[in-house]
Amino acid sequence: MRASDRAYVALRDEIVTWQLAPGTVLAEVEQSTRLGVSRTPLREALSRLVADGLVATQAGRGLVVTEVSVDGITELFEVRQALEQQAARLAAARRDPQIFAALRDEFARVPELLPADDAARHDYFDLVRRLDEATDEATQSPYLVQAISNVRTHLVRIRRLATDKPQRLLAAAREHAAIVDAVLAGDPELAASATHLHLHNSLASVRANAQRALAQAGESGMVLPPVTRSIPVLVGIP
Amino acid sequence: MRASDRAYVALRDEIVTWQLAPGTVLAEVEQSTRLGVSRTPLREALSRLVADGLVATQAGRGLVVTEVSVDGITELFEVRQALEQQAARLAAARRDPQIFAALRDEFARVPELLPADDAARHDYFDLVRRLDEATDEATQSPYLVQAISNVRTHLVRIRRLATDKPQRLLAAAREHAAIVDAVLAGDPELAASATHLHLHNSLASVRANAQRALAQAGESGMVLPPVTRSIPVLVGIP
DNA sequence: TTCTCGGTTTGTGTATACATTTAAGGACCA
DNA sequence: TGGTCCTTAAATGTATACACAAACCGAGAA
Repeated sequence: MRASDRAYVALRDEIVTWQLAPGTVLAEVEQSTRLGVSRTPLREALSRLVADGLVATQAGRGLVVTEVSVDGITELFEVRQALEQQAARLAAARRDPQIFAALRDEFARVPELLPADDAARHDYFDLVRRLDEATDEATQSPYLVQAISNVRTHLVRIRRLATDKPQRLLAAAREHAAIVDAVLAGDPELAASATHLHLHNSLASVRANAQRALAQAGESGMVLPPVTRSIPVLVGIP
Repeated sequence: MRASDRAYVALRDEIVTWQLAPGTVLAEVEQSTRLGVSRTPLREALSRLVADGLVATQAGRGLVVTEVSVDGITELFEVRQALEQQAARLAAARRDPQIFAALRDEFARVPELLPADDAARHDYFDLVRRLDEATDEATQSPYLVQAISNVRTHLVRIRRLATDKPQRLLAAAREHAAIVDAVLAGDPELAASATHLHLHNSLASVRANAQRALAQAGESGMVLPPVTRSIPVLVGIP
């Protein structure tokens, strides 16, 4: 594996897990010595993070980790709505019925499993991840998948601001099931509407918690819930 | 201006104007000597082009200019539809009426001017550019603007495959006027529908010409229409 | 006490040298 | 004659040195 890739993955993971808090200055020499790579590959990693929008140049202070705000989250979801509704439409028109039939069966079993332990929640998040993958695959649209993946990078960081109340998890599971049903039925507009509804509720849930979480983080130096097995790194927001 | 920026702008311009044809291999030493910068800033420029999707790593051959195909154009428009419809919705909800009233008046005068000379067409394309800018501004959504700008980079390159038949230009002007009217009226769904219609027709027009243009280019070594004053670098596709 | 000027220091931008990987060509063996 | 392996060369990946710019700090003067 290339040094620049290692540096990129390391920094991105630290940013999305809030180990590198928003506002942190990323000086080249400091980070290159810390990560054990020279400045050249580190600069490549940083430029990729800038392209991702996780890092930005701040006049005078160099490169800093970008801020997270409730308004920013709302704006992000405006893009997410557009892209994921389109993905749902295309997936409904082009999906492999077998794959989505299998996913439908799995989602049907979620409600009985979900209130259970941490492992069950982990399985659920993994199921959501596989739904995302299957949808991406079904769209057969590399440009769209690329655009969605740009958005997902930010969602991973925001993910930590959402709480997983059992009530919301169950509702999210029902919403996901509705999306799968519509895609499986081959109904593009129904799939888009189901996605619209899900993301609307998801945003409402996040907004309700993010306001408080960000305020707490601001005063207490970014104390955030530890990473548990139930929160994989790459997953949507319930 | 930094050397890496100069290299990036130079390469991007050469790619979108087809001076660097799809499939061209971009070797580091070759390009760095040609552009008069050293390998370090050139590599940064290349990595930005890879992030843009104008250049891709091809196994064994290094970095090559990405291909353009009718299917690829169609996929690009699937993303463009999603993003620009959303932009139209948000702009309709948040626009400054004065700005769009002025644009409406300008678009109203286009039909009488358009069949005229090259300068008139240039004015029209500039008007479209200003509409794009006003819409971006009105959305108040940096994430959305960023995502759209990624798509526009590719549109600039595709632009050269579209012909500007007077009939299509006039139709496009009417479609743009409909979008402006809907945004000015503050009707988000009408604005989205007008955008949907415009992009549908735009894609149909491009597809009709791109098939032939790409076939010609393939056999004759990429002979493309010269850049005239009527085709600014950054503009939508009629 | 405050403002300004100059030195110092830190950091980024660029160039270049070195290391490593990979692909192509030829030779040798089956 | 075909295939495989080895050699070689070229290109990319990495490290480091140097140059330049700007921000900070201290001292002196108003």
